[in-house]
Amino acid sequence: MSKYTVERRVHEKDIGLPPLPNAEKGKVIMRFAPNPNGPPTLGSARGIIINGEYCKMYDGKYIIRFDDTDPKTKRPMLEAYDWYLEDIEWLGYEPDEIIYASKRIPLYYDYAKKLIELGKAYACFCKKEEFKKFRDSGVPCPHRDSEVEVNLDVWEKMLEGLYREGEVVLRIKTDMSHKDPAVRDWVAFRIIYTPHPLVGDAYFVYPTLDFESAIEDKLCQTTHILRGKDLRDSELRQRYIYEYLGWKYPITMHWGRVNVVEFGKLSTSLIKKEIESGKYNGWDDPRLPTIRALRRRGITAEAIRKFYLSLGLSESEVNVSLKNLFAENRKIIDPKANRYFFVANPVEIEIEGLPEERTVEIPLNPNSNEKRILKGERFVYVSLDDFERLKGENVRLKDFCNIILDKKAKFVSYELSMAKKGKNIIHWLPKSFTMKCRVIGESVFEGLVEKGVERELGKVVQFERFGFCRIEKIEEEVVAIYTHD
RNA sequence: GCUCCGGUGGUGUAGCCCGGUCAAACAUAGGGGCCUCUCGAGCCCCUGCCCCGGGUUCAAAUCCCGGCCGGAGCACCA
Repeated sequence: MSKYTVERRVHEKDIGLPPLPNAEKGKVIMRFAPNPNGPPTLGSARGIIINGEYCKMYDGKYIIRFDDTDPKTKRPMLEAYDWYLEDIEWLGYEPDEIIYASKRIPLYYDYAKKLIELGKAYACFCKKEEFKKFRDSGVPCPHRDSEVEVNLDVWEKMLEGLYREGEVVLRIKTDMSHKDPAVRDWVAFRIIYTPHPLVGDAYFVYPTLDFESAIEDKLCQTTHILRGKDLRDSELRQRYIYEYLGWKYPITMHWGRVNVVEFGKLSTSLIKKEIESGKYNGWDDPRLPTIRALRRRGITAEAIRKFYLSLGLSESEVNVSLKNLFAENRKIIDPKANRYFFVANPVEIEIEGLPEERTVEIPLNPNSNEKRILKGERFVYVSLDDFERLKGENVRLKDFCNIILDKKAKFVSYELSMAKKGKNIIHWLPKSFTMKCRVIGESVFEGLVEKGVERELGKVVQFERFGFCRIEKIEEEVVAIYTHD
């Protein structure tokens, strides 16, 4: 496996991820911890890729942990668990372990009890708004000083279901005068009677993310936590637990907020709403920034990977354009994508004076010797755009002949030299060799395509002078998803 | 309001910790040229940046202070 080491080194240099602090080869343990309340998005991909890449780089252990401990406000979707696993694999990473927090709830109860016994956690009956006042003013609430026995008793009763939702919570004792209000006596457990999509009504006392995550990171012996800046304060909160239990907190790094200009601020819950309202046709609607939508469009995993590696671990918040992703993708697909003629909004023309029908051979791809064959015949289609723009002018039907463009076009010659180099060369289709084709992008294009695309099902091709598209369906008509130009 | 974190060409990233080699590099975008029977690719050239103000220093993108701007946290969300 020494070859592997060499490859990695080259790889590392290539992508330029900085070395991880305190990382030892073979001893790194990292995790990506999503809540599966929808499929992974372009945003989730950053966590998947950065963590996954470092694990590869250091021969580390990669854990996927579903932080699914709120069946109500951030309700997980049953299908989304597998969607995550699928997309992670598609992006090129193999998890070494998969953890479902909702299946490990009793584990968290043990630590809760321990913390109560240590006097570091207490049952609090304050209403939300009441506690907010205490927190904002830095004053301890009346329950903070309850005896350990009382807290234990209330905790037991919570677990027995003797309280209503919202009546009582378990808080971690931190420091009510901590200068950052966000860390003051935070909630570790609350009561939720809504059944959980994965574990049903097995539990109704659920840990908050901060508690669950703190415990899990210890149990999994996570060495490095890499996540978005939005979870920065989690560290401050969780460190209290680590201190009380005598644990060592992992090394953390945080990246800034990513705003993809073309998508704006589309949260998973907002997308869900817009799918329900019918604005989008599903989670893989090509207009959406989900990984499955991008895949359907023909964006490669490699492009997404490079896109995020180029962002690195900067803590500044960024406004990036999809153009960068597309540029990466184009570099990858361009050498491989076969070329075809797609004529949008076809206009039929007749070439008057055509001396003979000719078979024209066109390279399938600029870098290959393989050819596709079109018949140069009297009746052909050109796109409405070209027709209107160039009507009356001398144009060349690419690889076929020169004509004066019109409904009744005049044949000029076959000579390439007659065409102005690089100018007025348009694509076309013989009337006898077409299939209907619909291209779905920002808008829908109806047109005709070469019959030869039949061999490209599932692949990304380039419709010359139009753009890259992924051939999704071939039935009576071809359905293609627009990738980018 | 309180707390934390950022601010390098149009957009990102590197450099900042350990001041000089940075009159600042790379990518992308934009402009121009070459090549090509694609509005794609490739090749070449060009445009363009250290938020502001003080301070420390022989020397500051880099250290200190103060502003300004942006973002995040302050949920019984993750």
